[in-house]
Order: sequence, then C-alpha cells, then structure tokens
Amino acid sequence: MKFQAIKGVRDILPAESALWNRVEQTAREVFATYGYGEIRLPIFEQTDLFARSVGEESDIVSKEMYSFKTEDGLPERPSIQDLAGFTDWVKKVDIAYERGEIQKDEYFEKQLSEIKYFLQQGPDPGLGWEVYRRVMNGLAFGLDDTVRSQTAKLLSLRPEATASVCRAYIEHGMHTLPGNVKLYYIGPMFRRERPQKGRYRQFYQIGAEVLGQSDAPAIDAEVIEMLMAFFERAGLRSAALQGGKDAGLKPGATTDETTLYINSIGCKECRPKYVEKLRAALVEHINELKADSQRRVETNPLRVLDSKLPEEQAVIEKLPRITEHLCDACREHYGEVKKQLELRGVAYQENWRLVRGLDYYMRTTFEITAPGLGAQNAVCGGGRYDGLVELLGGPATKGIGFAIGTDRLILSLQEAAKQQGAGGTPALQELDVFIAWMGAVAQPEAVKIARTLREAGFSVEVPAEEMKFKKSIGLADKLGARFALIIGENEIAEGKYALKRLSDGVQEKVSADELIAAVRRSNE
RNA sequence: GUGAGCGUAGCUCAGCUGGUAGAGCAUCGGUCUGUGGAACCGAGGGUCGUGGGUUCAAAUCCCAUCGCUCACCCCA
Repeated sequence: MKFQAIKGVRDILPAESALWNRVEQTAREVFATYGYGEIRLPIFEQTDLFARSVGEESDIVSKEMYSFKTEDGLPERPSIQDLAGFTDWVKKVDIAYERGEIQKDEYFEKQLSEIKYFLQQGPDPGLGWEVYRRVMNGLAFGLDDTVRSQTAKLLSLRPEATASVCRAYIEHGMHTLPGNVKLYYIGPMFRRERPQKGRYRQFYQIGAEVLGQSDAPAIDAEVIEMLMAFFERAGLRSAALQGGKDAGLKPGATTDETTLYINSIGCKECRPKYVEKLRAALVEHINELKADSQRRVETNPLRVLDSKLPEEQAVIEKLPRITEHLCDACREHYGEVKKQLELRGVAYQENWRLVRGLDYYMRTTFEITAPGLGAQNAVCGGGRYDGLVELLGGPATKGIGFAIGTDRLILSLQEAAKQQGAGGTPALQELDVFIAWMGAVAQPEAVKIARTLREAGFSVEVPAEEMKFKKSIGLADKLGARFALIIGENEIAEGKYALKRLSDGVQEKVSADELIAAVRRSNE
C-alpha cells in the first residue's frame, strides 16, 4: 500500500455520501425558506484576513493554518537579493519597534528575533521552510503597510469561513443591498490539528451569516430558530424545552440529547472588566488550579471555564459569572434574545461557562451539542460579531452567524441510526434496471434501451461484455437492481422483452413502447 | 506539542509460554450455456506496518521508526 490519504483527511465513499447529500440538501432547503442565499467562497485567502479576524494570537492562526506562498510572492528560499531586502525591513522594523511605533508584544518580539537569527545565518537551505515561514509571518503581522503589501502574497487554506464572508461582503459592496444580507455556505475547512474523533484536518462546515445595520435580538433568535429547524429536519434528536435554567455545564459535558446552550459574553465595554474580575478571582485560587488552567489565567482566563478537570469544578463554580457583569445594553439585549427564543418555542439552556474561541465574538454566543460523539461533541457553534466587518476595513456593520460541523452532525446521525438498529446494511446505489443481454444481436438493442430508460430518469446498468445468463441475473441481484430486463435472441425475434421484478421474481413481457410505463408502474 | 492504546488477506479478526500464517465475510471461477438470493467444490489475494537486534529458528521476544485510533492542548 504505497499511497494513503494524509493524516487527518479522508474519503467519503458512496455508502456515506448519500447521507451527506441529504443533509446538505436539507440545509439548502431550510435556509432558503428563511431567505438565505448561497455564497460560494474561495478555499484560500490571504493569510492576513484570518490573522485579523480570528486573532493573531489564536492557536488557529499561530500554528494551525496551512499556509503557502504564491508564484509571484517571495521565493521559498530567499536569494541574496531578498536577504538584502529583509535586512532593510528588519532595520526599519527594529527602529519602529524601539520607538514604540509598533505595539510592544511578546509574540512579535519573538518573531523579530527569529528573523534576525535567520538573517545572520544567510540563505542556508538547512534552515528550511519552517523558519522562513515564521519570517514571513513576522513580517506580515507587525509591519507598516508598505512592508505588509510586499508580503501580502502569503496565503492560507481557510480555517473557517466567517472571515471570507465578511471579506466578500465588503468587496462586493453588499451593505448597499436592501435589508439584512443573509448568506449561507457549505464546504471544507482546514486546520492542522491533531485528528481525533469528529475532528479532521479537512473538515466540513455548513454555515450562515446575517450582516447588516441591525443587531436586533430577534435576528439572533431567528438565526437560532432556523438552526434548530434544520437539525430537526435533518433528523437529529432534539432537546426538550427546559427554559431559562442555567445549566452550568461546561460545553463538553455529555448529554443524551441534542442541546442548545446560549450565553452572552458582553461587548468591548463590559467584557474586559469582567475578564479582569475573573482573573483576579482566579489568582486567588491559583493553587487549586492545574498547570493548564494556571497558564490560562494569564493567556485567556475565559478558557478556564472550559476546564473538564473534576478537581477544578468546585473552584469554577464559585467564579464570577459574566451574566452578572454585563453592561445595561448587553443585559437588555441578552434578555430580549431569550424572550424571542421562548416566543419561537426554541428550547435552550443558559450556560455561563460557554465562551467562544475566536476573537471576533461578542454578546450572544451559542453552541449545540449532540449525542454519539466523542470528546468533540459540539455540532454547531456561533455568535454575534458586530464590528468584524469594520475591523476588516468595511463599513460599520452588525453580524451574527454559526457554523455546523458537518462531519460531527453526520457522525451523530449515523450513531442514532445504529442505536435504532436501522443502519445495518449500507445503502446501495439506486439501480432501477439491470439489462441482462445475451448474444451479439442483443447488445445494440440493450444499449438503445438503456439510453431510452436513462432519458426517462431511471438508473440503468448494462454489462459491457457478454455474461453467462445466470451470472447476469446474479449480478443484477447483487447490485440491488429492482428489475432485470432480459434481452436474448428469443426476445429480439418476438419484439418483446422479459421484465423481471427481482424482489419477487415476477416476470412479464413488454414491448419497447410499454417498457417505461411498466417500470414506472411497478416501481412503488 | 503531550499522553495512552493498536498495526496479521479488501473487511472483521484468530494465531496460547518462539518452530517460518489461518478462519469468517467479500471477490472470482466451477457444479449450472435462458432465470438471482441457497448449498457444495475450488481459486486468487499477506515481504504478519517498516528497519535492526536476540535465536538454529521471530507474526510471536527486545530496540528504533512510521502509521492509525482515542484523549489532552485548542476548538466546530
């Protein structure tokens, strides 16, 4: 076995792809009824787009993207001339950094020292791509616009699609469109993480975004309503209405039911204040925390709330909750979102420990977990991201959206089917008619009839070479054909074919004219 | 990046404390040259993940390496 799919990617074979198509088709139909249009996006973008939107410090950007340069970008291994160019930049950057013109930042400083080291070494092939990539990133991330434009050719496979949607929104002036702009997308994303159950390096998402001037809570609620409508249509077991109780569960908690968790994580005004309160509270209990959480107190205190460690749960329960520290505007917005959800009969559980990983989220956040998955049991995550479009250079715009992890949704559906004992045999390709022909005179006839049937919309299999009759019928059976159409010398002479229904073996004689009607009639 | 478990036929797996590979399913052929599902007979398909070591002898023991899986980190 010489070649195999690379780590974290996989083939989806016909036995499974039928379900995939059904799920994606359901999304298209449901989203269309809510007025969403499909946007087909490129699979790669300028690295910087993701760096800005997702956050340069995030794991996604700092180490999980598949990045590469374009032909007209900088060469993979710098030549002497390029080095001269680098040296100039670095001098400029160094001076700007010392003067404080570039924001002081540990990450950037590290990049800069890597670059300096690299330059001292000269164009040594032994240094390889990895260091060079960091040089590129370093240059791309911290520099003034003239330098940035020279490194703008560093591209990345998209790790998510919200940034692309916003980019497209800006690029095509969609803010001039009437009403809110509602878009959905379906397709693969790429993250270079260690694979595990429900987590792949090429994974698929179905997502939707609403962009426009309004941040009315009813928009949030309608987005979630649509999502739940989709899950229901897709056949995911749904949660019973439990109302505004605070589940207090960390998002990874296992439940047997599909569950919608919601939270508000505040805005630029109130969140930083809360984070400081949280950090202060955590520092008090620092000794009760494990290493991972201790580190997070510094890097991202909100993440401590995500901890699954049993020994940390007691501490976490006593921490300040963001819902109690929201500013008036955010509290009001959140309250209204909940009302709107109840109005729509959407079952939800509040979860104050639900925090989002990406920088751009604010206010409403939500996540849906489904049964039958492993540790990665979130099938959907989303939230509001007012200001993201602006951050990317567009007009002031409100936004909210979600992304469904299709791989996980499929996994959960398959798991449910397995438990109901339904999913024993993988679905065969639909096959209506197998043409069992024999004798050289029958072959042209078989080809003609196949064409006619196919034009009528039936799926037809014609053996490419003559088979023994018994084999032929046997193959029809194994392929799961509904009918075998028998054409031999007798049939040609008689002008009538034998149409055999394989489920019960009943056979009738039909002329060419009657054939389509006959197949259609007994097709139920 | 970290940890654990696992790599034997297309698939699921057996192979006990070393004696140089097996089953079931699947595939193909035959019994069966105009009627499928069954039965019976037969065939193909494996450098036992790879490389090294111990040994007269390694799928089996040891080391290394690669791959897969699950979990952590992070996140959909």
